[in-house]
Amino acid sequence: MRIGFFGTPHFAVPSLKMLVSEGYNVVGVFCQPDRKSGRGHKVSFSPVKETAIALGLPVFQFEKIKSAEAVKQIEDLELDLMITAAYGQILSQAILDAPKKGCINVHASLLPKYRGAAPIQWAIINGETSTGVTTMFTDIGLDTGDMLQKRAVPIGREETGGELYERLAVLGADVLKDTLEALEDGTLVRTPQKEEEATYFPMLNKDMAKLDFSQSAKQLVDRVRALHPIMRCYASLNGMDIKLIQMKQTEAESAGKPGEVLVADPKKGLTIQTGKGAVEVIMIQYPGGKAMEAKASLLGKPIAVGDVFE
RNA sequence: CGCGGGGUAGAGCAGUUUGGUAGCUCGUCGGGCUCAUAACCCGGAGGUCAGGGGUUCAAAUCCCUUCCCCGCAA
Repeated sequence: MRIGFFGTPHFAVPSLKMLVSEGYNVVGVFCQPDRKSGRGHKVSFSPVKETAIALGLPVFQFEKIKSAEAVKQIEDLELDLMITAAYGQILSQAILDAPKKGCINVHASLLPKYRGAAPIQWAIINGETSTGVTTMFTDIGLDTGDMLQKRAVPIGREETGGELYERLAVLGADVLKDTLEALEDGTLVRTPQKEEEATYFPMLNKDMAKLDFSQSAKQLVDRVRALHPIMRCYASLNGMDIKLIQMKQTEAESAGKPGEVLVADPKKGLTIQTGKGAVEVIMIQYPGGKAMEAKASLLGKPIAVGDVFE
């Protein structure tokens, strides 16, 4: 069976490795073009590209996967099956029609909940206590195709988006493996998604990292851990954007307005009033500096009781 | 060559503009006080001031250079 693999970030890596180690014939790996990134604008390869090179697989990178050139390339590979996992571009019907047995996608949520590009982070932001992975036949809609297999996992109370991402990437590879076995056995069952139960959440946006202290303590803590370490949430204090990297809910010793510093003591820590309850900052990061313990930061940094994060 | 911030004791910082014996807070070690403590008092240890070169009677501080860390932007 000739398989084409479409993926770009870390999430797709375990699935690609699984395909190779299970002996599937991956004849082409498609990922997003190399982009200049990071300090100094250095060009870096995507995790999937790195993996494909290490495995000796041919890599294809198209700026527009819908272009005639890209479609022809895909058709020329005479694929039996396409597998996608966080590829990063929307596929066209012409592409989906190319492989004989269709296209299977690995999605990091329990569909039809959390359709969209960032299901892992959104699940935590919304305070979900469980999520999972769903394999599906890709259709032209956004995460709307018929579901194949699904597996749920609990979300840890303090688990970060990054940690959950890693777990679901591994789980995704495992579910994909089972899905492909069922496909070969002819036992695969297609289950249409119930539109009335569907939810959709958009791509992550930088604005999401700005904390709004009128939210509840739980919402704020969930947001900070959900976005970690992709984005570090921040709030403004005395003209500085200060990143609050890790927080936990705590008892408020006194009342204040949302964002007001209730405690700022090297021994007692840094506590901030929210719209409902209070949060204690565990890890903090100042402009130009590294992340550090909030208690340590109070030895040399000017935060006082009564200051207001906004 | 995208823009900018930073590297000083185990930790967090000041000192650099205007060169002149290395400072603060916390921790740590010892002692004291206390029913007791995250409290208080006294004392001590702990630094090649990121590395290299230069200027100078004298460099954390001025000049050149290398390395490392961080933020923004992509």
